[in-house]
Amino acid sequence: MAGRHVDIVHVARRAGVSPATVSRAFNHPSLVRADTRARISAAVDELGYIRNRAARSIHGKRSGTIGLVVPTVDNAIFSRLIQAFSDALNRRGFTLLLAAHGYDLEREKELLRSFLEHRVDGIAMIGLDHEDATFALIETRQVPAVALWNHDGESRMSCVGPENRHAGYLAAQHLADLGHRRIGLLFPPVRGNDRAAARLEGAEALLGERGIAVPGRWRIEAVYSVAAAKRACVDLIGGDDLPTGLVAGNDVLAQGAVFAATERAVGVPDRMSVVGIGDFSGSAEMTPSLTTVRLPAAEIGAAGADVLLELVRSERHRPLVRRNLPLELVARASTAPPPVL
Amino acid sequence: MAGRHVDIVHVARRAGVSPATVSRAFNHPSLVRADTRARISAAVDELGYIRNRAARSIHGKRSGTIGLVVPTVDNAIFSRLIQAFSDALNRRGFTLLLAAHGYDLEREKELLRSFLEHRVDGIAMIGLDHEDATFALIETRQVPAVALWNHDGESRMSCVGPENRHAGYLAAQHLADLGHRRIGLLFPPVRGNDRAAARLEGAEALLGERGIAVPGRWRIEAVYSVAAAKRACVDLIGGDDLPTGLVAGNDVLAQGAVFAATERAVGVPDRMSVVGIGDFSGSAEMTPSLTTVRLPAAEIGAAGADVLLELVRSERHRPLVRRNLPLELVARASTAPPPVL
DNA sequence: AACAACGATGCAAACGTTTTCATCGAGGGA
DNA sequence: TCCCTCGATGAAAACGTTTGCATCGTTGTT
Repeated sequence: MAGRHVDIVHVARRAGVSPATVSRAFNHPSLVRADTRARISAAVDELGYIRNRAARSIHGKRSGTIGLVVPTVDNAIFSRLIQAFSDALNRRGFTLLLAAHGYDLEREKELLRSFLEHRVDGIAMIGLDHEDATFALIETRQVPAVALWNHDGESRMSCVGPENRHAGYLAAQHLADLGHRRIGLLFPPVRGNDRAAARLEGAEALLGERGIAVPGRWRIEAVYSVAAAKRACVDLIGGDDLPTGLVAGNDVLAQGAVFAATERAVGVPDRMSVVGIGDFSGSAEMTPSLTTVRLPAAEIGAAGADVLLELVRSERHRPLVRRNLPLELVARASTAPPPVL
Repeated sequence: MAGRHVDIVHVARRAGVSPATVSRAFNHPSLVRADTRARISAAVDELGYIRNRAARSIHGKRSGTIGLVVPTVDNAIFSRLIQAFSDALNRRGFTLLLAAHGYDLEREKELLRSFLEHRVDGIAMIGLDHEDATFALIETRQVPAVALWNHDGESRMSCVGPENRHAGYLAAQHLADLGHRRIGLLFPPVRGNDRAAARLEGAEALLGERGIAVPGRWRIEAVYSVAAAKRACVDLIGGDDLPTGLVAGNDVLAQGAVFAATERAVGVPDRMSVVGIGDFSGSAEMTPSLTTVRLPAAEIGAAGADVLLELVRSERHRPLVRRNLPLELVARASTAPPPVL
């Protein structure tokens, strides 16, 4: 019933065995006779003993922790990924260390360092764009690592995710296929955010192929928030020189654009079509429901955990694993052919 | 340049001092001469040494980790709290261990156990309703702990949050004050969720005071998702026996209700007013903008971290701290007086 | 000049666990 | 009966740190 400072020695005394046997009962039960095991188990319960993983990991054993560094937790789509990642980890008996760097890659390196101090068994990060020092840290420590949310066949580290470039391409393609030629781009700042940069690049590639030019006044930047996106769009939508279609870098921005348009009585999709990227929760339910490119957030989290734990397991040989997850355009009510003049 | 397995002994050799001095240079710099410190620092850089916190915490030192158990990460409002909590922790040099129990309090206990194996310096959990075994674990281990998201003057453990009961009360009061008498309730399942239970109780208390009865057909249950809420509301809204006002247990449910109404051409607020609880991101920007009771998620996270770290610091005396954070009704466009008959 | 006090550092024990090696007793084959 | 093997357990070293105590050289005081 004590509880506070019981260690393996107390348990051993209580069970009338040596500490070594108690340790074995936990780690290699088959080496301990069943009735001895039972006595140990009883002693553990009576004393309220809880194993000390710090003391274990000192022997080069796994710490049983995995570190995940994200730009921000407060974001519909990352939180879905985190949830799936965390669940997959817990199922396998690992514990999640989480930190957010706020799109500051210098900070990301510091957080990684702190994870390494805790001797995490593996590291997951969002995106493939990191400081050289970050890559160096991972390589010299030889800690298993995986980049989530991005796929790139040439990547410096293992990665699990879709082609963000392709997501931008698909979104723009959808509008172009509907007949739009006057198209605007609403994107977040791309600095320190290779996902957004790749999407923008993909959208521009498609528009280039189709010979569509986007004038500067139809290129809008807004930070990640419905409110900011809505604000950023009022100018665009207030004027009468309106694009007929808008590609948004993610669904939050797209939602802001739709809300701004609705408020100004600019019909979506009658006068302007809007396509997002992400398929966040709520995008299907809003009015009009949002056309978007579905990003498989939960799959990325689950598959990312699988890949990472596989790397952790493989003692010796640590290959680079790259997993490309499929994207899908989900056509809903926010897009339609452009209005006839 | 090695990197892989450098320990404090290697650093000591390289710097020409004893391991004890290296340790002191880290933990009590004032005890080490400046030029010795410089040599050690150089050796650390050259060898790429990273301190081993597991080995530190074996001496009863802090592990530098704080555990946070939430029902789910994938939830606009918790993710804001997590973000704020994590930032506050990082600022003070602590690392966050995060786990989600999916509204299963049995599972919560297991996750707590696993955190204790990792010897977290403190524990934060959502809500005040936990298994007896959970409380027992915290009490016998004497680990600093705080409940977030709820305030209760009688609570068994320290807590930081608003009165959820009051949130429900305020929401219902707003509708009643506008003149509504025909009021519906859209709430999540309350099992294992004392926040939702308290809000429902508060709403019913106000309605009782005003002599308003809510018939069973206007009591709707929906799990936490816009889609589920929307589905749950179509029956209610399809019929012609409609309440004039609806209190939703949180903004996600409220958004679902508004979307359902809009789709069925039931004007909000002309034919039905909707009030939510939470003030999630997006609630202000949707059309119509949502009237809601603002829950200070970021403040809870930040204040919760402060309170917990304070408890961690106070070696000996560990008082019960209860912090009540204020609520505020934010009147927007989704509520109005009931239609005149 | 002798001594106290102090600052800087080293030595070695300690932390809680795991693991290697040794020991002991039982059972089996000759 | 003797020897070998095997299963169960214990003793002790090891892991990477921190820290109490000891040591040593300086400086200041009388």
